[in-house]
Amino acid sequence: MKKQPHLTAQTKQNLIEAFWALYCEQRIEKITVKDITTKAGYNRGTFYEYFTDVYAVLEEIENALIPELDELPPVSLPTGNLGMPIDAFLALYAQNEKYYSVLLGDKGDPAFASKLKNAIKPSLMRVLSEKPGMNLTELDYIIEYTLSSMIGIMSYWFKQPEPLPGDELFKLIHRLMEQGVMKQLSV
Amino acid sequence: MKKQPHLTAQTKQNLIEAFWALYCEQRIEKITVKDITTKAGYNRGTFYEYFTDVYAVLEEIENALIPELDELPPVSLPTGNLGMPIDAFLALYAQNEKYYSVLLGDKGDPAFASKLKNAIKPSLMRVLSEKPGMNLTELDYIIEYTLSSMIGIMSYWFKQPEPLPGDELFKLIHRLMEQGVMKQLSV
DNA sequence: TAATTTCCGACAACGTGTTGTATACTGCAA
DNA sequence: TTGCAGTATACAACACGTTGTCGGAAATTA
Repeated sequence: MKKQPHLTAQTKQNLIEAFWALYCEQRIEKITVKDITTKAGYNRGTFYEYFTDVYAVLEEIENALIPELDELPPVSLPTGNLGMPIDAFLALYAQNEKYYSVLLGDKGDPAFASKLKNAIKPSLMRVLSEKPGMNLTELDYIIEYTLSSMIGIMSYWFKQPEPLPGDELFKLIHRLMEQGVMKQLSV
Repeated sequence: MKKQPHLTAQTKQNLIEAFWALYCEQRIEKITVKDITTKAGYNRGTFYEYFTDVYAVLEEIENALIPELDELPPVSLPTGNLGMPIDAFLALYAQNEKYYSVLLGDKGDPAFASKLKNAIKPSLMRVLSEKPGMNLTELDYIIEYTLSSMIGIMSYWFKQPEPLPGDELFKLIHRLMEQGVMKQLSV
């Protein structure tokens, strides 16, 4: 007899969605298996047919949100110059806004930011290291610096009650990356 | 009869230190009250004389690490120009390295970065908003952008097995802030 | 010695992960 | 099409560990 992929996939999805609804409101340590199954309408034991524990649900969600290599933002600018593909980052973030803003927020998972950075970093490294005379160690720090600021400002953006229009944010980030922050601040 | 402040302060400190030793190795949700008291050499019940739960210990540690207004880095540069006091940030981080690198790391507390930013932000806002024609909303985003990158790169720095020398990192950050990242990358 | 603080042992309630069981579905043979 | 066997799916009950809260014992001070 075959499995019933429809049914089980649905059950799993129901559990995931119940988990996510709870995770949006509270820290993961406060979420019990009972909370999840009650919300999803199952027996507590059923949960263990699909996940080993509460953290496994989070991990599954996170892994689905780590961009695959082929979905990664293109790293070459239209001009042919190298640089950071800001618009691609914005698009990636906006596409998964609902999840990213929670996972990267104050009640989220501190490891997720690292996962995200580590998924994006290699392809950036590969392309940007082509610049003649580029110091690889330094490049590594520059990328880390940039991804941190991108993730930071995007999370902040989504957290605002009245966010800046998207194109203004884009222009601002562009200016900061092209000219540096100091130029925007000093007299 | 008087309290015995020495004794109780010592007990509390012992509990805090036992907690921290555990927290450095594992996520907070895996730490039980029993683990802490066993490590510190007390009965489990004693813990509740000092803290309401495991999270209260972390909160106490965090609050001691949030810089007070008067310890905050000075915001005016030696030149008299406005800008980000990079060296003061580096000093602040280095001073509390042991705790910051754990709290801001992958097993740390995602809310701590926000706490830190929010503690630093007001004084930066106050000084930097003096620049004539400065847009406050924009300034807010710029500061968020900058603090994110600072925290990100510092955490990364401390995580490296063979970190860049401090002065080199300082020079790099300075260059990135003065000239922007793009200039460092594009051909 | 008396008063009070500090610490401890025991308790009920709750959450966890596992195991054995009932129900419902599927494929196949008649 | 119908009935049956086999299996997937969901459930109820179990033992165990953790939590937070008691009342009481030991230690300290005046």
